[in-house]
Amino acid sequence: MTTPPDRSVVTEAARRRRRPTKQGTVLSEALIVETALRLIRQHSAAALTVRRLGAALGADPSALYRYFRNTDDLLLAVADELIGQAWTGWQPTGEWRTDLRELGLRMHAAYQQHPQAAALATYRVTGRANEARAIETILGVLRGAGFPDAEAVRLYHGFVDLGLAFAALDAAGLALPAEARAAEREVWDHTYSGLPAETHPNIAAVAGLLRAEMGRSAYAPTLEQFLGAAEARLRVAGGC
Amino acid sequence: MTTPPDRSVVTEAARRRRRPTKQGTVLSEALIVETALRLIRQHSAAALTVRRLGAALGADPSALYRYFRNTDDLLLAVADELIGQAWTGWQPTGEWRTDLRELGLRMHAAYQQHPQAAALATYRVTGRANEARAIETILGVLRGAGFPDAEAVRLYHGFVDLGLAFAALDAAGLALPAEARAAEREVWDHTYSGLPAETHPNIAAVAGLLRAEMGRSAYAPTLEQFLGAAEARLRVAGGC
DNA sequence: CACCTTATGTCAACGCCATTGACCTTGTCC
DNA sequence: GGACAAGGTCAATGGCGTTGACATAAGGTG
Repeated sequence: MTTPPDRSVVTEAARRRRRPTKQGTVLSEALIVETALRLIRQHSAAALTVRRLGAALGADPSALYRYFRNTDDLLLAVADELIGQAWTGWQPTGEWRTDLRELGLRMHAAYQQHPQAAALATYRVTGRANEARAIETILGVLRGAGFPDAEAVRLYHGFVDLGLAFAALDAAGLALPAEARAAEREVWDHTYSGLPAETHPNIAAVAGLLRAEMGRSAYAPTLEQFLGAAEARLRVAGGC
Repeated sequence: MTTPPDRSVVTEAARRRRRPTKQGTVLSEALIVETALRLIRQHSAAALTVRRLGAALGADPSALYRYFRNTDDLLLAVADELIGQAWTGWQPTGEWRTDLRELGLRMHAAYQQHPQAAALATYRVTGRANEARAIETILGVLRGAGFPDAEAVRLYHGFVDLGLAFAALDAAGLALPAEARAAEREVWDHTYSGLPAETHPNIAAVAGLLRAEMGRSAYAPTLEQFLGAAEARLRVAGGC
């Protein structure tokens, strides 16, 4: 009756210790996160299960619990990795509007590139290294631009919320089951394309335009509005 | 070997026919949706399972499949019901800015009131009656305001996307497991409240303000920005 | 009235899921 | 060499959505 295994996050000592192989692969936190991200990209976020991830790694599913408390913990790590990937190579220009726009679009692009992974954006606080770096940088851009602290925090919050909100939406619209994507268009065509003008005159009048607009993201224009409003407030606040 | 049951959506003829009771309750699409919404409100969207819903109705879980193809179909119906509830009692004022603001805030309030149900906002096209009414109304407000069709559709799309995006975000932030809500705050405190100023000077400088801002929604101010930008474009487009 | 059809309920089973306790293996330190 | 612990496997548990087979009762038709 040995004491039950701890099954908690891998410790410092653990990392220094060697790890025996499995029938093939050598596990590590980085490899697991990487593989999870690949699985999500190739299939969908819903398709990421402990069992499948284990299989993809050539390991027993239960082995993952040596590295992550549970699947939620694992997803947090994957989300943080995604943040990190979006920011690699970025350099501040010193012009806050340019910087914020670039950062917003980068995050958005990251989620569009891995639309299947955008569902992870719903994990708002990962509490991990890449997220901390992101927060620090955005706050630095805003405070460096001359916004007073209270204003900078409000804007930080608005900026991040905007990005996360659209990411979350994209997650729903672009990602989930991959066959539901087609189904959504089909539902649209089935339901709305032929609505009679008597009952739904406005829909009938612009049905074609509506259909063309479907699936596009409103993030970029909304981000511009956000930046414009921020600049207006900066001018009022006396920065210049 | 009778032919396999159809298990498809309840037909017209079906609705006209009577339905035998169960040990207590009499099922109906409306009752099921209603009960599902109650369950979601009382617990969480994740807690809504076919089995639990069946139990709450006093029926066998499999009975639900006489009314809905699958859980996705059921959730679509619940989402549409939520739309309907948000719109009941609303009357247009004739002033498009007022109308849009009111509609946006109503939808947002609906999701905040049933934060657990906001996850359903991720179902973007329900293809049901309430959604059709909502689209028709919003388009009517915009076209009535004098926006040309193409512009009206773009604005419709931006308006709806904005609402859905923040609803989806709220779903993640406010809703999901009810114990994760507290966990998120804890992660924040644990990770960010004590970051040293040497490595993260900006976070350290405004940690208190950040903490106070947590959990607030940026929807309302963003909606105002949206309305302002729309008005500016209307003036340019020649409406007045 | 009996009878057939059909809507709508139950029951039992399938295969998938996350998670965990018990065990085994193997490298490292004393 | 022996103890320890990290990190792997295996088997089991309980929950999930879904479905096929069956049961039952209302209505329409003769």
